[in-house]
Amino acid sequence: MISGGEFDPDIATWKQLAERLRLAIRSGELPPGQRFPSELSLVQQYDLSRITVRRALAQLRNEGLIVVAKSRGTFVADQQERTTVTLSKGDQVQTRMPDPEERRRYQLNEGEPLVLVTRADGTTEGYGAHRVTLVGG
Amino acid sequence: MISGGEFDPDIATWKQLAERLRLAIRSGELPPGQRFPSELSLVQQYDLSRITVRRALAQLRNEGLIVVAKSRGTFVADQQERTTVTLSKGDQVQTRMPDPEERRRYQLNEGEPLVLVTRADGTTEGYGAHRVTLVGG
DNA sequence: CACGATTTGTTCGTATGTATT
DNA sequence: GAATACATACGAACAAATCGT
Repeated sequence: MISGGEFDPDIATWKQLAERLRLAIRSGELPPGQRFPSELSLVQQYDLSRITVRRALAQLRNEGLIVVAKSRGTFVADQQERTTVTLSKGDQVQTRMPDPEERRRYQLNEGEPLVLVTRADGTTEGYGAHRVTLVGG
Repeated sequence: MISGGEFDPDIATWKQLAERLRLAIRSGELPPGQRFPSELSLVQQYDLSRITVRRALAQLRNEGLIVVAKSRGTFVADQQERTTVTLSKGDQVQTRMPDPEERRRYQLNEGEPLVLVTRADGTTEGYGAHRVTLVGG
């Protein structure tokens, strides 16, 4: 049920909704892997437009807190599965949102930032930001 | 004038528009610092709704290619100087879009991914993804 | 297998607010 | 004050993919 209450008219509604849902996830009220409320149910529960709801969900998706699957639904992200990438001397990393070609090449989720590793030997590797942890070494 | 032509109905229009604008920036047709076409002018030029135009601009902003200044306009991003951060043994890095509090704390631009560095001693540092390069060492 | 219900993706229109020029 | 420009938010519609019956 996530909890209700009115929205502060001085703050964008989608930001407030995102914050409530974010807290519900972090508190464990919505456990990883669990089905997330559908857009329609959130629209009805909070009496908001779908635009506003989708804006909030897009934010949580970008934060890696939820995973959205077209026609299947939305789910709380499983934070456990991260690849560890070791950064050695001479390696460089830059991060940004990918363009469509990079999204295909590195199989990134919608809204997922790209982590681009350029090794000392000139080769490059790309990772989805929500699936990788960089470590020095 | 960026160049025109029709849109492929099989691909989301906002993605195609983003791609055209992206190429215009990368080719140098729209130099860094230069005023970017306003939302309205893009709406008129391509005969699209404002929603579609805004979706494309949001994508470019997330990629760090443009900077949107509220009520002032949109501009091609400057090649910003990147801070070099060295990652030593025991340091860890995770990247994602920030929540609002992280955006304030680390002074991130709208749509800019967060690079969170956790040092071996437990301290943390945050950087805007468009302004930092990580290096191993 | 077929069909309808569900759910997310995209797109249009319209309106109001706020900040800058 | 007027014009410009971005932010937010409402409604509506259709497409596409999935799922249960």
